[in-house]
This record gives sequence, structure tokens and C-alpha cells, in this order.
Amino acid sequence: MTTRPAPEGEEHLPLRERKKRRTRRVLADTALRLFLQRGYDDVTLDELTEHARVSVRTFFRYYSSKEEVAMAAEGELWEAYARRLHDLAPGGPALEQLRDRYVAAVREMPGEWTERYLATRGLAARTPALRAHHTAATDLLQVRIIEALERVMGVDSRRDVRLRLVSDMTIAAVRYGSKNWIRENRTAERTGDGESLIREVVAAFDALPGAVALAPTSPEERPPAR
Amino acid sequence: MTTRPAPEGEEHLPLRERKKRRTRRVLADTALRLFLQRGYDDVTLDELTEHARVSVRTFFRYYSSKEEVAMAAEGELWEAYARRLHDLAPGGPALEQLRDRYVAAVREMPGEWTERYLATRGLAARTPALRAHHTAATDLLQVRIIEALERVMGVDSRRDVRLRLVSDMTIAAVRYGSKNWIRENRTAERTGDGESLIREVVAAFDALPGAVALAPTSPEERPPAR
DNA sequence: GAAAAAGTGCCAGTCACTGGCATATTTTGT
DNA sequence: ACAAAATATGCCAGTGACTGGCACTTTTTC
Repeated sequence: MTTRPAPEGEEHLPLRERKKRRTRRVLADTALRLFLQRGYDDVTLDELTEHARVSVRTFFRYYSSKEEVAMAAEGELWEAYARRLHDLAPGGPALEQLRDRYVAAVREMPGEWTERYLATRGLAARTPALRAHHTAATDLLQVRIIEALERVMGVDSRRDVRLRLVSDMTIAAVRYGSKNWIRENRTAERTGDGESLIREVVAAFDALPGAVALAPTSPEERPPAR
Repeated sequence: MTTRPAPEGEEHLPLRERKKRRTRRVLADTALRLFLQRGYDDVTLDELTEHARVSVRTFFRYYSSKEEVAMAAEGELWEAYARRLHDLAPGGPALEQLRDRYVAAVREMPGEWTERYLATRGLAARTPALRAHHTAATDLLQVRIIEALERVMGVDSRRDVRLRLVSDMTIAAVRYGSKNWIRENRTAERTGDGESLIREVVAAFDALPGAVALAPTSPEERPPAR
């Protein structure tokens, strides 16, 4: 059994819990490594679990699908984001709150997460099955956002379209922001850190008011942003 | 072999082509019927192909997955829509053109299509695997829209965000419009026709300018739309 | 009417994913 | 420290979607 440095901030957990987290990480890391090396489709779960030294049966107790383990890094971010959605406060502008919760979620991720996330998205970009899983997961996140908004505002999203619009805009900002971040860091010389991701997504959020006010003018008058 | 009325507008096709279209339709119809009766997950492809009197191997020459055959009705609409995207014209407002192309695509569908589509969406609403496929397919449609816009405008969507915004809005309008249409027709007494679907989606398109100008006011001043 | 082209069925195989049960490890209570 | 309870893992035998290959039949072409 190869030993690995203990992950951050799990010093005081009971042994069983520590082992579980370790296994979960080993699975996600091994999966990402193998998928990047030889392509998602060409790696079977048998091989993956072989490398991770667990049985296939055990794998499925940690991840519900091959896609999920491949996108684990993103899943962790959505998890953190969803947790932060619970303490939305009434009062402030919804979009700003949703933006700030995203920022907090990214900051909550451990140090090496950024690198994993970037690699994950790169893999997904060239793997149809993962792209599909990614959009489905993003869609689920949007549902969670709407639910959170309904909870804090006490309104049914079917009655007030603005809830759906706000969640749409949030998803759009997250999507385009991270997409831009990925594009910038495609040249793998030096991986962008979490703060650069945050900058991109925040910029996308803050561009929303300007975008909704956008009037179609000819390119001469007003050169397109970015 | 049960005979069925010849589908519309295929009178002058060669025999081979007619047979193929027939098989494709039999598969889609049988699939929808069985899935509605007993649930998507509880119907195997063996059963489906048994009822449709073709081998499983042949099934996969017509549809690339179980999901695809379930969502065939929607796939046909996206096909028609994508075809119409080829003749986008430079000049007119993009959103209006995209709206009108959608309308034309719906009008192009045969008479019984509406019913199939409504049933399909109902099925997808309660089948996770199909919901995922639906979002993935919608995402692909958006890619096609962006490509069409790039083609007609001669611009790279990475340089001009407006292309992405317009395609986002289009997808949003189609999505919300059809969702409203579905909600209205959930009570299955009398199935809404294609024109009612068109009305809803057009309404969603036409609400976009108002939506982007939306200023958050208190409910007393301005009751939320819909 | 024969040759070519295209469609179909069968077979054997891969792989993701699941239920059930025996075995091992960790925790809990004393 | 030790037994009992709780929980995690592995193994086995399955199901079901999906694929490649090849023989066979139907339609088209000349």
C-alpha cells in the first residue's frame, strides 16, 4: 500500500471516516490520472479499481457511476456551493449573494483542487459522455439554486419568473466565467489558481447588468466586449 | 405484420426508403407506448424490439441509444430546427429570426407529432435518464445555433459574447415556452396543438426584451408576470 | 435476370452496474 | 481488554445496453 500525505484538515476524524475519505480521494485521483493518460472510454472500471486497490463493488459504494468519479472535482465544488446556498439571506440583491457564495465555495476548496478541476474540465471537453454528465450536473445545480431562492423568498418559482431568470443568469455567469478561465489556462505551463477562477466568474457576474442592457449596435460604434 | 396507414408525404419515395422510415416510426411509437405504460426503466430493448418485430441489432442501426428512441419526437423537432438554421439571413434581428425558424420547424411537423411530443416530455419529466438526455440534446442544439450565428455573421463567438447571449436567450425561450405549454396541457383531456405550443414559445421570445429591462420592484408596485 | 448495393438477423462478446451474502475491520459498551 | 454491534469490503452471479463480424435476404441497378 503506497502511503500518501494526509489530506488537509482531517486530523481529528475517527479512523473509519479518515479511511473512507482517503479511499474516495484515491479513487478520484487514480481515475483522473488514468483517464487523462489513456482516455475515458479506454479505461475500464476493472483497471481503475485495480490501480486503486479496491473491488469494483466497493467503487460503487463511493461513486454512483464512472462519470461521477471522473467529474469528482467539479462535484466537490457543487457540493460546497450547495451547502452555502442554505444561508442565503433575505434583503440583499440575489445575484450578488449567489456570486459571493460561489466565491466562498471556491475558497473553501483545498490547495490542489484547482489543478484537478482544470484537468477535469479539459478531459470533459473531449469526452462526450462527460460533457453530457457535466450539463446534467449543472442543470441539477440550477434546480438547487431555484429551491434555495424559493426558500428564502417564500415564493413559488412558477409564479415569479424572476427566480428562474436569476438562476439562469447565475448558471450562465458560472459557466462562461469558468469557460474563460479554462481557455486562459489551456497552455499548461502554469496552472491558474483559485483566485484567477474567482476573478473570471466574478467578472462574468458583474457583466450581467451590462449584458441585459445591451443594445445591438454596429461594431463600429461599440466594439464587443472581450 | 400489422399494416398501418402510410405516413404523410412519403408517397414517391423508393420502396427501401419507405420501409426504413416506417421501421423508424414503428420503433419510436412502440417505444413511447411501452415506456408510458410500464416506465422507461422497466422496459428492456429485447421487449421493445420484440414488439416492433426487429432484432436488437437492427434497432441500433436506427437509434443510437435507448434514450434517443424515447426522445425521438423531440429529436425530430431539433432536426427540423437545425435544418432551418442553415438559411439564417444577415440583416434582421437575430432573435426574431431564431424565433421564426422555431415556429417554422414546429409547423413542419406532421399532424400527430404534437401529441407524441407532449407525451415524450411528460415521460422525460419523471425519468432521470431521459431528463439528462434532454438537457444534453438541448445543449447540443445551442452549439448548433452558435455555429449558425458564427457562419452568418462571420464572427467568432469567443470574440463577440453577444452570439452566446443570443443563443442562451433562444434556448431559454424555447425551454420556458415549451415548459409552460406542457404545464397547461398536463390535464390530458384535450391535447394542445402545435399552434398553442408556438404561441407559448413566441410569447417567451417576445418577453425577452421586457425581461432584460426588468427592474426589481416590490410586488405591490408590479405583480410578477405569469 | 444477374450483379451490386443495402438492410437484417444471429452470435458471441464487452462493460457498466446491482443484489446478496460471507468475511473483515472498526466502534461501542462493559 | 474484550465481546457484541455496527459498518465496510470482497466475491459471485447476474442483468441489460451496446458492438463487431459474418451469413443471409431484399431491393436496386444495369
